[in-house]
Formats: sequence, C-alpha cells, structure tokens
Amino acid sequence: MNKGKHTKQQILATALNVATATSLNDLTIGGLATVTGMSKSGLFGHFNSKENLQLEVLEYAQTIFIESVIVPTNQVKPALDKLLLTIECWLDWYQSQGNSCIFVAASVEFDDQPGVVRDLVKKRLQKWLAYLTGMVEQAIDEGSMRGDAKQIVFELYSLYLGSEHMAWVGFEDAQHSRFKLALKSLISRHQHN
Amino acid sequence: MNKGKHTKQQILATALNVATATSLNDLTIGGLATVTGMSKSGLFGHFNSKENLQLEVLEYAQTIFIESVIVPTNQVKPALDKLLLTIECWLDWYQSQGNSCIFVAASVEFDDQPGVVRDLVKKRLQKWLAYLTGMVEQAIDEGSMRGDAKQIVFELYSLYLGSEHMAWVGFEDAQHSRFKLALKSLISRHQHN
DNA sequence: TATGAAAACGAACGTTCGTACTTTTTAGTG
DNA sequence: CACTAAAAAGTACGAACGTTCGTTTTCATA
Repeated sequence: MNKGKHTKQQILATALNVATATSLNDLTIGGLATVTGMSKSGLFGHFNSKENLQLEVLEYAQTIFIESVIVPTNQVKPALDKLLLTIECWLDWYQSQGNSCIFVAASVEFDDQPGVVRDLVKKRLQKWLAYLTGMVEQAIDEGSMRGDAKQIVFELYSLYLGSEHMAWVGFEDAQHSRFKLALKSLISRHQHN
Repeated sequence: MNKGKHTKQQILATALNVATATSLNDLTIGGLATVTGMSKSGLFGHFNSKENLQLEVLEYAQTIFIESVIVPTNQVKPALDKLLLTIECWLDWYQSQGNSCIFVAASVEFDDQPGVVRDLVKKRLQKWLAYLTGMVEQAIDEGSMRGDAKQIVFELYSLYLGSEHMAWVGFEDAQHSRFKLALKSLISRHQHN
C-alpha cells in the first residue's frame, strides 16, 4: 500500500474514534491533525474539504460495521438464528464504539442540514433497516416466525434506540437487561412453535 | 409585564423554534438577533452568555411541554386513562414542534459535553421518565395493568424514539401506524382484564 | 544514486462566532 | 415634564475554523 493510503487509513481510524466520541461537526481538522501528530494542511490534503472527511469517516465506519456484524453472520442458517446472531454482533459492535452509533448521532446532527452527508447517513440507515427486514421476512418464509416483518423490525430498532438513549439518561438497567428482556418478548411473540 | 421580560419571552419563543428546527449549537446569537429584528448586543444583553441562552430555551421548552401534556391530563382518572391521554398529548406536542423533540436532540448533542446544559437535559428526561413510570405504577396499583412498570416505560419510550428516528429515515409508516400498533400491543399485553 | 511525484509542512487569509465596552434610545416614575 | 434606570444599538476584539498557497521533505522508481 502507498504511504498516502496508509496514513489516510490511520487518520480515518482515529477520526472515527473522535467523531464517535463527539460528533461529525466537532471533528475538527486542526484537532484531528493534533491527535494524529500531523499538520493541519498535511491532513487536509488527504480530503480537500471537511465534507469529504465526514463522508470518508462514514464510509470507514460502514466497512468496520460490515466486518463486525454482516460478515460473521453471512453463512448462518436458518434465518432466525442468523437474525439473533446478527443482533448479538450488532450490540457488540455498538459496545466497541463506546456505546454509541455514529450513524444515529449523525442522523440527529444532520437531519435538518441538506447535503451529501445527510443523504449518505439516511441511505446507510435505510440499507440497514432493509437488511434486518429481509432477514425477518426470510425467517417468516421459513416458518420460524410470524407477523409483519416491518413492524417487527420497527420494534426491534426502537428497542435499540431506546437502549442507547435511556442508558445515557441513566434509566435503570436500560443498556443490558431491559433491552434483552424486551427483545426476548418481541421474538417469542412472533415465533412459531 | 416589563418591556424587557416581554421581549425576552418573544426571543425565547422564536429561539425555541430555531433550536428545535436546527440545534442548540446552531442557535446562533447573531442569527437569532437577525430573525427577531434586534441587534446582536441588544439580544445578548438578555442572557449574557450563550450557555444561559441555551438553558433558558430549554426551560422555556419545558414550560410549553408542561402546558401541553402535563396540565391537560392533570385531573384524569383512572391512571390508565390518564396514561393513554398523556401519550396522545405527548404526540400532539411532538407534532407541534415540527416532529422533533429538543430534549432528545440535545441529549445527543451534549452527551459528550459536560456542563450545566447537559445536566439540565438529563434531569428533564429523567423527570419525564419518572413521571411516566409513576403513572404506570399507579395503573398497576389500581389493578388495570400488570407487569414491571419500568420495563413498560422502557418499551414505550423506545417506541417513541423509534418513531421519531425511523420516520426521518423514511421507514414505511413509522410515524403513525407503526407506533400506534406497537403501543396498542404493548398496552394490551400489560392490561388486566 | 538521481529524479520527479506525492506527501507533509508552515504561514497566512477570510469568515463566523461569542463576548466586552461604550453610547444612544426607550420607558416607567416622582 | 424631568430624571433615571433599563433596554437596545454600534463597534470592536480575540479565538477557532476551513481553506489556500508556496515550500520543503519523503518516497518510489528508473
């Protein structure tokens, strides 16, 4: 790999950490340069605009996400098992990111800010929801689940968001027991015996 | 009312609109001055710091919220009816704010930014969750509901967050039918016959 | 090893923002 | 009406940020 591509990957790795811990806007070029031990302009040259930096950070986050939760479950069957394992990997990934999801955070940050960043965030979240929905649909097709796939995913994703939010607020056991309990209930309600 | 207090209320009203539509950080003093037709320093004099402005906007939002969803349900009994009406008012208020909640947005914006603003946001959300929990507990005491009050509130609030988030993403019917359907299911699962 | 391109640097610019200071205008009161 | 305190305006400053430009250093390769 070229030197340039190599350092760029390093930059993106720490940039993702910073952006996840703070936000895509608080991810400042000068600050990122300091953290990575580079000069502002030297770092800037890799992206040529802050917007591009933000986009590339999101793309980088996406590759990490895919490696962490899509790939490890790729060959799992049947669909219900795959779904459950995916949720586990999803939570592990979420935890590895310091208990926050940059896509969810960015969706709040950019929801009123038209542009390519917002479009990308929305697209990624749509893809993820569609992916989950597809798995549930397949589980239904296989006869191991029943109900409306989209409604199930709606409730599943809601629990994820609720867990993230209420854990921050300090709601009792929001992060662990409450989510798993609700998830168990959700699954069993839509499971075929 | 003094002239000062009067214009301050006007400022806060439009400030809440701006902050809800964008964010508490994007709520800029100069911009707010332009919108309200004042000078930057004239407006600044009412708050003496941006942090105070943010705090007062949140307090103002709180008073609106109380007027909109706490007061109208204050005398309703039994607790289950009060809970259902509260949820209705809650959604109405949410819609009146342009389908976004400044407290939720601020919780994401300030989650990593220690200070009085973050503390206030967290406190308000805690109070709201405790308020909901209290109502559910009372409904349980009255024999019209059963289950773990906190778990029920956890799932209820999760659905609210999911509805807000997924409506933005464009998930089918997230905002209306899906929330109400899930809510109905949640209630009926914990209702005593 | 020599060379040209890529990468990194240093300094500076334009803009935006919060804030401080001073002055002018407004409004309430004796 | 006069007077004073509050409210609003005008101006300015310093810091932070994204970005540009010219230069220097590093690296891959011939």
